[in-house]
Amino acid sequence: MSSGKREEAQPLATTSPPGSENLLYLTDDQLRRGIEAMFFAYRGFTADPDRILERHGYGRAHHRAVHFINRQPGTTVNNLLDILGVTKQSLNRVLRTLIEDGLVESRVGTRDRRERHLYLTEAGRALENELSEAQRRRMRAAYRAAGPEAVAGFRKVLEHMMDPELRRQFHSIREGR
Amino acid sequence: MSSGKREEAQPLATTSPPGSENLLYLTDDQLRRGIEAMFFAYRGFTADPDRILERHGYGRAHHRAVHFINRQPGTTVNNLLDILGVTKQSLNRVLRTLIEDGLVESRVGTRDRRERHLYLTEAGRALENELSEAQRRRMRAAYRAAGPEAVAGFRKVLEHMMDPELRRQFHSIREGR
DNA sequence: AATTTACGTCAGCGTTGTTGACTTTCCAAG
DNA sequence: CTTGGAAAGTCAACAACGCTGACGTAAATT
Repeated sequence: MSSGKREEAQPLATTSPPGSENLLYLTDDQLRRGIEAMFFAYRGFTADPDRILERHGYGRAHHRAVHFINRQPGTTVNNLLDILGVTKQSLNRVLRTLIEDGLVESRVGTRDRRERHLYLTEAGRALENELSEAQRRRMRAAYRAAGPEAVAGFRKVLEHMMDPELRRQFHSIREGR
Repeated sequence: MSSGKREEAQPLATTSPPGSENLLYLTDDQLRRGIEAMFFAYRGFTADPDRILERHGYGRAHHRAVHFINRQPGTTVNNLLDILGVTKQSLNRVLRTLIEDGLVESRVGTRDRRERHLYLTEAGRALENELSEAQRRRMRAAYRAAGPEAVAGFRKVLEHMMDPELRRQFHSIREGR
């Protein structure tokens, strides 16, 4: 298999465009490099929080919950389920430990008393900040090193990589309430 | 987005730069948006392969193994461990099923008979292509929609997000052998 | 009054990470 | 040549965190 140079080994190849325009950045090899870059970068992206979480006895699922509760204080369980894209059983396990440990407070809704509104406690905010701080530090370094135009491009590509539904949710997250 | 409001809710805030340059893209809020974009985009990034893998009864770990074996045919288990960043026990389980199912071939090393050199079989290449094809399709669409300059920026930021060691590995992956 | 919705929980399973203990193989020092 | 250690790989058991299914309860809706 290894023999030759080109990509001939691919039987179902979709290699070069037939119209053969000058879109070098769309070759299969460039796309593969992008895929690998995404893989390695995501590892870096989660490395710092992972270390912190381990010290506290939590996992990534806890991080995600804490992050989005901080982002939308008072959010309901159902809303969080939509954002995180997991089952309620899975989320519940995580939320239960966070509530037991006093990082998250669950208040029964006033308008609709079936709903539980979630808030970070002081301790919860402290953990969130520790995690976020570490992640922002890395992000800031990457942004700074790459420069503003690169950041704009980065954000643009990421947005187009999302599923349309997730993209809506991404845009529906705002400051404050 | 979020026009007027500040980020006063953070007690331990590291918000605005003291030197107060014009680096809008480095505000904590922009960084948080970037973090969330990464989160949602990665979901999209893995969504298509996940569906395919499920049909075949595999998981993401299988995808990663198949991907990098395809990328570096004849690679050893140890080399793969470095790239994937998991324990050999974890990788071994995945490799075993792939070998049993006839997607991967493991050849004892000639120079050092402790080593196993890994190759995709015809069936393995078929699966790799199916997965890669789906992922490349999404990547291509995102690249095309964002344009060449955005792609360059995307790649630049991702590179700076990697751990230095991972970045070296990223660059050490090449075509052919 | 009946149905639907929001939430919580129990039970059980699969993937994928972990550590610990073991075999086989290689190599170098005695 | 032998021996002891390092390296590559395998087996066993456990934990985190996804999943499905079933059930219960309270509250809103029809």
